Amino acid sequence: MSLPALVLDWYRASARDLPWRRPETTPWGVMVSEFMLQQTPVARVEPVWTAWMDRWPVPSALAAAPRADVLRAWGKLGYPRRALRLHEAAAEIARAHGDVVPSDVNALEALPGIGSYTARAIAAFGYGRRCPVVDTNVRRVVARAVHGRGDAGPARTTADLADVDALLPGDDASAAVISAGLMELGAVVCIARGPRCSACPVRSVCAWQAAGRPEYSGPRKPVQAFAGTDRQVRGRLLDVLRDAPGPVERAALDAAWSDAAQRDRCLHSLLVDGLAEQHDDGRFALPA
DNA sequence: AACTCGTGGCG
DNA sequence: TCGCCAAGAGT
Repeated sequence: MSLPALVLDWYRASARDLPWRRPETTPWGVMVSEFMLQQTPVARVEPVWTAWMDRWPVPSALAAAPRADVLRAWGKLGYPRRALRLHEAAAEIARAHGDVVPSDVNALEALPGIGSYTARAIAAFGYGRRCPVVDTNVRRVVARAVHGRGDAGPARTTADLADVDALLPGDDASAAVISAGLMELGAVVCIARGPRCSACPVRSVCAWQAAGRPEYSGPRKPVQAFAGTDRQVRGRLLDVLRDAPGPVERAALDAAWSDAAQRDRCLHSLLVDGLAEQHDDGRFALPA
């Protein structure tokens, strides 16, 4: 059997039962899940997604909510600008698309927070369309199973898309399932560290396996530092604002980080990003 | 094209 | 312990 056929059968038989994969999930639900899953593990997203969909089941519902509510509901998923972009995208869908998530990749990519991956994921998983989806999992699976390399290396957008496109059959339904299957395979079997090849459904056709699983030798993507960075400081500051029932004095933020210069710079950047605001009395809060 | 943007779990 | 990693996007 071919690689796509093996992936298809395996996915149908043993895909994880994730809430956003259930048949009753709307394209909006898929869109919300894709925003939350950007750079964020499934286990952390699940409970937040469920609460989010109960509260804001359609784009216009989210659009009507204050940003402070949106940021609190986002919780500690990380990269809170995603929450603001989702909020903005929802407003645009309500305003310009009749409260219906677009199914067209170009229309999707025009929305804030939606890039090449997310647009294609919504088209494929939300609408069942044949649309190559390339994320870090898929790139790793293709690098190994198709090209026989231990890992993917730097992204090459056009070539990566063409690789995946070549794997998909012509019909929408099975192509969409295979797209989900490629991601699932990369997420639970063909993982970055310690791939579980003995449990792999495509082992018999895997080029990496056939080549003796040579170690990856190309350039590694640099791991980002975190301790002491602005990212950590912003996280600390936002944590104070999220946990407070209302506006806080500057002193409450001062306690969150000792380096005053860095703290002020980060607070300013949060204001610029629309993740915080300063009231007339000088106190700080999440944006209205 | 390189850099920034959170958070936490795991080997 | 701590480096590595997790369904990217925007600039």
